[in-house]
Amino acid sequence: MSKQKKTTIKDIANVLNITPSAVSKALNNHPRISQKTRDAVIQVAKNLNYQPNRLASALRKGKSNLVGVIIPRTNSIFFSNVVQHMEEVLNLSGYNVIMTQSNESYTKECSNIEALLDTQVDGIIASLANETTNFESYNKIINNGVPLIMFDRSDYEINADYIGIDDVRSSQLIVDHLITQGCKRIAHIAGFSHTRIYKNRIKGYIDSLEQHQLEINEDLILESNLSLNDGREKMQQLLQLKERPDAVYAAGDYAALGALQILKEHNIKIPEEIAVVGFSNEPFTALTSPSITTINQHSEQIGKLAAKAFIQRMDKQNSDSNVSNIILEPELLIRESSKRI
Amino acid sequence: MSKQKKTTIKDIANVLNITPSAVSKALNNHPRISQKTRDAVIQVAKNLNYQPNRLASALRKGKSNLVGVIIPRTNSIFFSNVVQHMEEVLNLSGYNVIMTQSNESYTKECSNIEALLDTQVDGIIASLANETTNFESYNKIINNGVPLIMFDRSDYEINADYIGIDDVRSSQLIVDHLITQGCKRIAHIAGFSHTRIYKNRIKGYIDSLEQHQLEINEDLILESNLSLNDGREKMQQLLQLKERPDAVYAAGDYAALGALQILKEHNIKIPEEIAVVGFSNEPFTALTSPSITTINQHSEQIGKLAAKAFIQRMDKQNSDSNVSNIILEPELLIRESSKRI
DNA sequence: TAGTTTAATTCAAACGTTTGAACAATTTAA
DNA sequence: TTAAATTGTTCAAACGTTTGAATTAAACTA
Repeated sequence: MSKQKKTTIKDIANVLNITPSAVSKALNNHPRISQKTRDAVIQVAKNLNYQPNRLASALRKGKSNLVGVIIPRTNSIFFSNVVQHMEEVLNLSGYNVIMTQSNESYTKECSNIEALLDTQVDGIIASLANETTNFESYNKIINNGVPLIMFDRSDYEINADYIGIDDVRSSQLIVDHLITQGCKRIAHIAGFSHTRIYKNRIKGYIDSLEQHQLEINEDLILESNLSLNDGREKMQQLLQLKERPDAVYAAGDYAALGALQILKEHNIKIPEEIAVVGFSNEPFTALTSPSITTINQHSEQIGKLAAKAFIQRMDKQNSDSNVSNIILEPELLIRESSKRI
Repeated sequence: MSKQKKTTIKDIANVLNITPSAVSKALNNHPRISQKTRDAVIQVAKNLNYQPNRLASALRKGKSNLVGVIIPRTNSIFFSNVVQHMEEVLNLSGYNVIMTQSNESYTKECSNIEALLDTQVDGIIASLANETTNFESYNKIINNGVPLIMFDRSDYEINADYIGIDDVRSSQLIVDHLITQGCKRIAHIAGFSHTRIYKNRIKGYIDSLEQHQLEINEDLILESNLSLNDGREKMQQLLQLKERPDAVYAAGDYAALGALQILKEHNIKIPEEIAVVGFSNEPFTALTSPSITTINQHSEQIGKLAAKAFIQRMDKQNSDSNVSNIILEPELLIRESSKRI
């Protein structure tokens, strides 16, 4: 049962007494093939259950119709949504997706890139691992002539198209909102400042404070890997300050949740005593009590736009050179954890 | 910059004045190639930054080193963990993973299978979409001679290797535990009974009740798609019964969370008045208050075992025929939502 | 009717590997 | 010294497509 060999265009050609090249052209709607043979070929192909061999086609055409995707991890609703919608758009254009995870690890990321290039993908769509500070392998992609699209996490040193939200603006939205709610001492559990998006979030945080003539207090800014546990630790730290903050803005939802847990364990009222804001709109943020105010990063749009950016690059391999940046407007989702009035 | 053509074994051959076939053999550690040429080839390959063209190799060898994975969705920690560990093992054996999501949709699943076969994957590892009740396309995979491994969700009609946990046993663990906690009227928000795993969970639930000589009450068994919202609805329904249950076992964590929310909204004490148990160990189950008792499905193990099962099938294409079933022991994680004593 | 277009197909090479058979050169056995 | 075995390499075909050029057949001009 299992060892039947696949039918090829040659088989079809034999049946119809024409050449394989005629069959190929018929199947690819070549204009110089008569309707009669075209129909016949399609009929026979169906009868013989013909499945084109994409490898052969890819080899000959120098195009695999595969696009590699590198995301830091799948267990984040943001990334998994992005991929889902990316796939949707790419499939429509005949591309399949090879999805890989870096697990936030630099070495895993490098080996993923290696593997994808090795597999002759037509392009790569990626978001940086947290660990990554060296971008050689990304520039290698570009130098290999393989289109590269970055989303969410990227860096100025990577000369590729980019799609993401405005992180500076996100922080401003958050801090403005907190100030409106009457908060005066706003702490920030920040991501690693070597990462562009987190640097921008810090910038937005500072900008907004300055704009409202509030003091910038270094003690209130803590860098974190934004995990649940680290969120807990950083919140503990903040509680030990002589002057407690009256609001905490964590650059990630898991860290925000950690902070929330600590506050609840200390019976501190949220948001009355301390307000909490997260980032990314993970599903659980709507489900905790109190529910957590957070930022919607428009994952569907980012996924779709990244896919489209890739397709565009493929269509006009010629006039590349200057990359495009698409920056989306963030959306603040105000929930119980910060609603004082 | 971008239009440099790739170096091939032919280029290497030219440099060393040997034939491409010698180069190929050198690179593949063919025993009949001298150490001298082998070293020289490797050196030149490095110098010219040679990257083997896997498409060509795949075409010639009839093996793409790609394995297709179909999961219902990535935004479930269970599935994303499974894939992560699957990838790990497969990468070690030189395989790359093409990951696709069915989004629980039957048609999407079919088109994924189509696309994967089309891409000449060497095998497929899959878990059924909730919607799927027709397994033709899966049997088509097998009939095409492509190894198929199923995990978690499968069906008796699919004649493939299977890795999953013992669902009957899981339910028994849960119900036994609830009974130990003093519960007498245990409701079950069940998955669709046309799906094997959910059928088994229902069976385990009933078995355990019978074993303890407790009445099986049809009103207490509700089929659900196990989404958060449906969990809420089914819980509402249960609360309207003349005799309320004193425990609810939902076959999925999101549904359990929905139930939890409703109970909290009605100020019903958990677990004192009604205990709650979920299934899958989604991260949020540990984070809600009260935290939710649930089942650990051993995602890492399932991922690794599925990958290994595939590799084994590839190694001995010969003596296949009889499929293997690996059933893992579930682990009950007892948390606040069911701990009465 | 010969000459020119146009349409439909075939030819042949190419994509970059791999692989068994063939060959030559060297070594070993008898 | 000759035959046989071993070693290292080349040859040539193959994997299944695609594609521009060449060929043939048919249809139209003048």
